[in-house]
This record gives sequence, C-alpha cells and structure tokens, in this order.
Amino acid sequence: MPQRQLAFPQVDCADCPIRHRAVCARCESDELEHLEAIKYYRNYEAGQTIVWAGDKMDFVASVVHGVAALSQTMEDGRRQMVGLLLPSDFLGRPNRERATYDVTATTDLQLCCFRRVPFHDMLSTNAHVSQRLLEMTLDELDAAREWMLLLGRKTAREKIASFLSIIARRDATINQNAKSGEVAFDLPLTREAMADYLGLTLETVSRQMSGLKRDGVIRLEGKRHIVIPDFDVLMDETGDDADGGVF
Amino acid sequence: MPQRQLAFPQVDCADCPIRHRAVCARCESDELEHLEAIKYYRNYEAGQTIVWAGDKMDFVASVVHGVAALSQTMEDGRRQMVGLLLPSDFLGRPNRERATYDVTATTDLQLCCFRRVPFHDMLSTNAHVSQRLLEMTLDELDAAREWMLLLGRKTAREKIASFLSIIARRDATINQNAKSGEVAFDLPLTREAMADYLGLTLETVSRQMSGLKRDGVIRLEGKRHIVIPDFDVLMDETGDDADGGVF
DNA sequence: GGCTGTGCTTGATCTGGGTCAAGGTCAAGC
DNA sequence: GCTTGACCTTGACCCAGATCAAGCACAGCC
Repeated sequence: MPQRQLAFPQVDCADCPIRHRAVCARCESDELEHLEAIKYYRNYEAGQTIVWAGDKMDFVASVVHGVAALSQTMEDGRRQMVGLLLPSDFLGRPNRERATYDVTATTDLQLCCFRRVPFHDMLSTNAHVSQRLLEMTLDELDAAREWMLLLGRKTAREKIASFLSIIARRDATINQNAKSGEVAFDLPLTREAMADYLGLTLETVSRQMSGLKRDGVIRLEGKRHIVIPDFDVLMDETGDDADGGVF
Repeated sequence: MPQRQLAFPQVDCADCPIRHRAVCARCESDELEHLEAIKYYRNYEAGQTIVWAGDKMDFVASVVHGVAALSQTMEDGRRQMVGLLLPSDFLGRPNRERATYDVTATTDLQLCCFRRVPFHDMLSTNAHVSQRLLEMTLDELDAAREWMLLLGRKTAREKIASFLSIIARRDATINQNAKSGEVAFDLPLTREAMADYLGLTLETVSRQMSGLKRDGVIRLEGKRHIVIPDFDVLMDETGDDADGGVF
C-alpha cells in the first residue's frame, strides 16, 4: 500500500480539479494558508482498497484523476456499488470518523486529501466551502436517485446502455476523440465492477454487451475500448426520456 | 387542490419538527423575523400530487406531519420511488427552479414551506442553516445508498422485511405502543406505493407480506396495521448485518 | 339494503436474468 | 514457447418474480 505524500505546503491551487478549486474559492484570501496546511496527495493502484467500511477515516478528499468506487457488501458476499467517483468528485464525510462503505480504486487513482478534523472545523467559518459542498452533495443525491430508477425498474439491456451513456458523458476524453458524431472511450471498470454497479451478474453484463455489439449500437475494440457510432441510438436503448426530462 | 395557508408571521418556532427547529437554530437572534417572513404552512390530502417533475417549484419545505414520496416515471409507466419524506425531512433544492421528481402525499400531509429564493439567499449569510442542510443532505445520501443495496441485491422477502424495519424505526408512534418488545405501527403506504419503493410489483408485495404473516414474522390487523412480535426475527429476514454495521 | 370503486389477495403461467460449467484471450513470468 | 492467472464470453438450464386473471373486503353512497 504505497501512500506517497507528494507536495505539501507548497501546493498550488491551480493543480486542483474544477470542483476542488471551487472549494478553494477564496484563494486570494488569508484562508489559503489554512487550506494548504491540511492538504496532501495520495496515489493508489487499480484494484487497491482505500478503506474498508467501518475503518477509521482521518481524511476527506477530492479525486484528481482515476476512478474510485464506494460499495456495500452483504454477509453472504452479495455486493452493490453505491458510488462512482470520477475526477473532481468528493470523498468522505467531514464529521464522520469511520467509513460507511468500502472504497476501492477501480483504476490508478490520485486523491487530493484534507485532514478531516481541520477541514470540518473550516466548514463552520467558511460559508463558501460549506455551500459548495452542499451543492455537490445535492448533485450526488440526484445521481443516486437516477441510479435507483435504473436498479429498480430497468431491464439488463437498458442498464448497460444507461451505464455507457453515463460514462461517455462524464469521461473528459470523449469530446476530443469524437469524429463526426462518433463517441469513443475506455471503460474504467471490469465486467464484475459493472455488474456491481448495475445490480446484475458479470455473465449478464457480458451477454448484454455482446447483444448491443451484435445490434450495432456499440463497437468493442479490445475488451475495454468502446466506440458508439451514434449516441442517439444508444440513448434510445436507455429507457430514459429523449430530452433531459425538463419540460 | 385545497392549499390553505395557515399561520403566517405569527408562527411560533416551537411548532417546527426537530430538524426544522435546527434550521431555526438562531431563534433568539434577529434572524428569526427573516425566517418567519418567508414561512407558511400547506396541507394536502392522501393521494394528492404536490408537484410534477418539471413543474416550477417556488418553495422548499419541511414535513410537519404525514408522509410524502418522490418518484420518477418512465415513458412506458414504470415507476420508481426515490425518496420517502417523513416528519422533519426536507423537500426541495434551494437553488433549483423546477422539480426533478413527482412529489405526492401518500397520507394526509402538512408542509412547513419557505419561499425558495429568500431561503436560498439566507443560506449564504447563515452558516448554521447551510451546515445543517448539508448534514441532512448527507444523511439522505446515506439512506439512498442503503436503498440502492436493497434495490440491486435483495430478494423480494428481504426487501419487504427491510422496508418494515425502516418504517418501524422511523415511525414516532412505535415506541409508545410497544408492549414487551412488541412493535406495532400503521403502514403509511398502499401496496402499490410499497411496490414502487421496493422495485417490485404490487402482487409480489402482497404475496411476500402474506408469507411473512404465515411464518409468524409479522401479524396483520386489517390491511395497514402491522404488529411485529419480535423485532430481531424481522431483522434476520432483512439480509442486513445484525449490528448497525459499525465495527 | 344493494351498488360501486378502491385496495388487496391469490392462483396459473411465463420469462428475464441468475446459476453452473466450459472454454477463450491475452499479458506477464519462467 | 509454455504456464499461469486475470478477465471475459458463451451455452444449457432453472427459478424468483412478473404478468394475466379472477375474486374478496370494505367504505361510501344512493
């Protein structure tokens, strides 16, 4: 478990991903020193566990690059992913001493960490930070509710299509790689992790991926690289409203 | 749609349920006037729709009594409940103009409403309120993640048992009615609403309720009144860890 | 009293996705 | 070049829960 501490007080806020930079909104103010004093980086390898549910967790963090997953496991081993953290997402609860979920790196991962207690103390004095954190938490709640619809009511095929569209929309690489409406990206998850995300078995994930490929909705280059010839066709498979749902 | 406005500026903060009172933490300060100036009550009947997804929503609210549900509906009518609001729960997003979900009253309901824009403005000046709101939102996110495990991985019987234990634990009436470890309460939802909560059909809900009754895990007095002779026996049916999961 | 509508239960049958099992692909290490 | 192990695919079969259908319980109303 190599937990190298990189830069410490000399970290420049410009390093931070967008949302994290929003947390540091008062970069010009004297609060910056305070923020930086409790900030450090950690790196993890794909597959590593960052914390187990119930472990002490003495930091909160922002994802710099890579992907992390929050999951819950039942006594008999059934497993459900309940959070997927991409760059700029926030990890941890400032006022909670122990982790509620297993946290794992599904790709190589870099976190920008803040010591938990000083960070929590800062919330009461810094309205901008706690407001921004509220915004982010509300967004995550919306994402969780979208996810609940997927888990409770969608078919296996709709689940896969929805998952692919979620990753495609959030993956920063897609826009540059796009040629003539085509969208391409690498899956940051194994088939098993996808199954845990979607409430399926890995066999069903595999079969449905093959089905979408057979029907020309996606192309597979290797196991992990996805090409979507026509994003609208994929969206038709998700079961979601064509529009963003806004009337 | 009778939306009677009850008390207005003369409302006493003592009326407010616990969490809402926390929002008014500065009752003694001069901010009270500000809070009350934007506060009013609304009543709804069981079954009424409060707002539809996509509608303008010019208030946020705290549930005073009764139960409200947030749900999402797919084009073909498949429906998933994504939030169940009991007394003291918070409804709405201060900075969002339109509702994201259908909101319905599943029982007779009273809301304590705040005009959205003034409430949102208040957040930036009142650290206590926004911090408290952050706490509540994080709790809701945890509840949503528990719910995701239920939707993705639990069997129909485990879903029903989990649902009953959730309601039993949150229903304020249960503690007084308890005699010798027995727990009793009224279901605030129809079988159909339970099905929407659990990602099942109403027939499966009915069958599993009958199953739990046949096996002596619960007693049914009428359609809606539940008696749980031994709460531990019910918990064994949920699939959850015996303990709260805290190591 | 009977009628109507809403909510609930139960039975018969069907099917999507789980389970079990075999084998394929590919990269790393000897 | 062979072995090993991680990851993925595919096939055969099965079952939990969906679907379709009938009927019950009970409150409100004429």
